[in-house]
Amino acid sequence: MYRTHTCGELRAEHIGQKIQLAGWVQRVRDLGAMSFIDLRDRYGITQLVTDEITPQTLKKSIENLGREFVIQATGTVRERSSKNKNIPTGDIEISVNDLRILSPSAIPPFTIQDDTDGGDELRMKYRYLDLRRSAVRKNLELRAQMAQAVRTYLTSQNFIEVETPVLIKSTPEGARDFVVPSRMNPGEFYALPQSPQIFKQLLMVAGFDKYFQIVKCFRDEDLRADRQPEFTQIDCEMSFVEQEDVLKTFEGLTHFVFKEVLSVEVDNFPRMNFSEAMEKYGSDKPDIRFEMQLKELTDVATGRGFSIFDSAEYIGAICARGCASYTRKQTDELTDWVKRPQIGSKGLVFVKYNMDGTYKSSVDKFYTHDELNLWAQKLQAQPGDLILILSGEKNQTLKALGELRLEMGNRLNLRRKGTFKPLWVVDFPLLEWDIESNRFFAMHHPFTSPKPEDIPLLDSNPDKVRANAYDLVINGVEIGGGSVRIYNSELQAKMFDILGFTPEQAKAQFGFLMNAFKYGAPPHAGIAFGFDRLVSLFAGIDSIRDVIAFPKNNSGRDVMNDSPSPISQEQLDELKLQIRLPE
RNA sequence: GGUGCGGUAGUUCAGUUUGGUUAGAAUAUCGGCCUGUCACGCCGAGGGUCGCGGGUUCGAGUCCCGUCCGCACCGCCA
Repeated sequence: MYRTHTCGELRAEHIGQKIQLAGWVQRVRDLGAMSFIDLRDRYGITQLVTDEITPQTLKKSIENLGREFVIQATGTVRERSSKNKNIPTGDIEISVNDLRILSPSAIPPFTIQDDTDGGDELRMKYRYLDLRRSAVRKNLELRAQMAQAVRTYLTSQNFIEVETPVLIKSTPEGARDFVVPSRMNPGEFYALPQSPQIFKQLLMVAGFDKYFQIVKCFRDEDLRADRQPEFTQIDCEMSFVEQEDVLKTFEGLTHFVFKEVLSVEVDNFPRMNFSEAMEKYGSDKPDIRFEMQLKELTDVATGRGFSIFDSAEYIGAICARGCASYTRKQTDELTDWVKRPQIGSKGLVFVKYNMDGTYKSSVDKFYTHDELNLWAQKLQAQPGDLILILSGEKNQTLKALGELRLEMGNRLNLRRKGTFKPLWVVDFPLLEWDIESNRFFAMHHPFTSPKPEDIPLLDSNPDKVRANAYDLVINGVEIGGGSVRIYNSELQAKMFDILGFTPEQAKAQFGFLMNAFKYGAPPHAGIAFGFDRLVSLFAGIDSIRDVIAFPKNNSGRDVMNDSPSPISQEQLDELKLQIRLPE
């Protein structure tokens, strides 16, 4: 037996007991005649102590202890003469009478503490040491707890968890596939799933009317703080349901997980259609923790001789509360901010609504007080506010204003952590025109059902067709998305046609799905939540890397094991593959 | 594919704007002292390919060019 207790469970009630602990040496504090050892495991820290009653031989071996040694200690629980209120075990300590080194440790490359001195890169290289830190460990504990809550809820709603294959057929739509060569079928490849989409739809055909899976998905695209090449989804599909049933069910799931894990009540799930989200927030994933909505000024700001506005397709503004006192330096800074290539605006016009009711703007010579006053009314601005105006091509300007709105939200501390505001964005466009390839792409995926009332538009105005598709957005983070699916093979064939597939291509790629639909496909709909993002939202951190045990870096590399890496010539030969790297 | 920021002691950083003596701090490590510490304290020591390559210069951590790596973002991500 290595231990009778963990390092987190001993309390005053254990005083006098003989116990045995095992763990890692967090710290040795040697005071000469006595010394203290903080012993750590994942449950906590318990203080070991040696003093005048400790055998000399034992004191000698303690001198050899270093950080992160794994030791086993036997001793008696006793009350501390000076207690530590900061840790749960702070009332007691262990008077050691035997100590054994189970495993020594090299000097760690960074300190294993909450406030580690290690940088991100080093922490990733030694991730197994980083995971010993409570800050990272707690994220994984949170993740496990959330996965458990998801399973509890969905199971209680009669969902059944089914595993789908990881080696599947490659499809050119959507993100790039990761591919896996097949040794037994030379020259042929599997793909790793970007999502279990087709399989879950087949499960509906098979009659598993409520399916879920917490599943790894793979996309070979560039990474971001919130994007990894392999990530986890809570993937779900339901039969005999309409959009409203899916939204209600997953409001229920979201409510349950928040309540169960964070003891937070989220009850209000407002709906907003896509075009409204774009007009009011300049984004398809608005952060509605704060207002600061976009207002159009095109009709009231053109025709006054200000050529930049006069030539603009769209003029829009936001109102930053209490920012009229911004200095020249601050407004210049904002101007530079919107001119960055990532935002791409040509410039920024601002109007200060002074406390005395006057206006001071960067376009004073073009507009009268009354005109500026009209703008202020449109924005419901009050004295002391700052109006920020962008103009240009409509969609680009809406997007830029949306980014500026988030930036001002950050500066004004309006995006409070610990506040959670969910929102359903609904009625997405079904199709998106791609200029490069001169064809329509499915905005969600090719199996998404158009709104029945918009089906007539499929032939005349495909770009006007709205989809039965929906996203769950929380605090401006896209947590999940889904759609009502097409279950009629004729409509599905029409969709493939609009997307530019010949019947032969459609059959080659999705024939098995369309074939399945011939044998009695129930109406069905589904949704998938990005689990990593949900966990990072709960943890209050922006990057998903620290809620993943072993994440990839910015270039898709695992710096701990240095992968990806070349494979041997023997492996290549078996796969009948040749490598030819471009110059 | 693109933009920005960064790379200096085991580690986290300062120093680079304005080139100039021996490149500093904190922390970690090692040694000494210390009976109530818990970020222990005090004294001392060791520790540097200033990412790499080239250039300018009497002289480069500092300026220029190239390159590699990291992070954030744009494109991309049905």
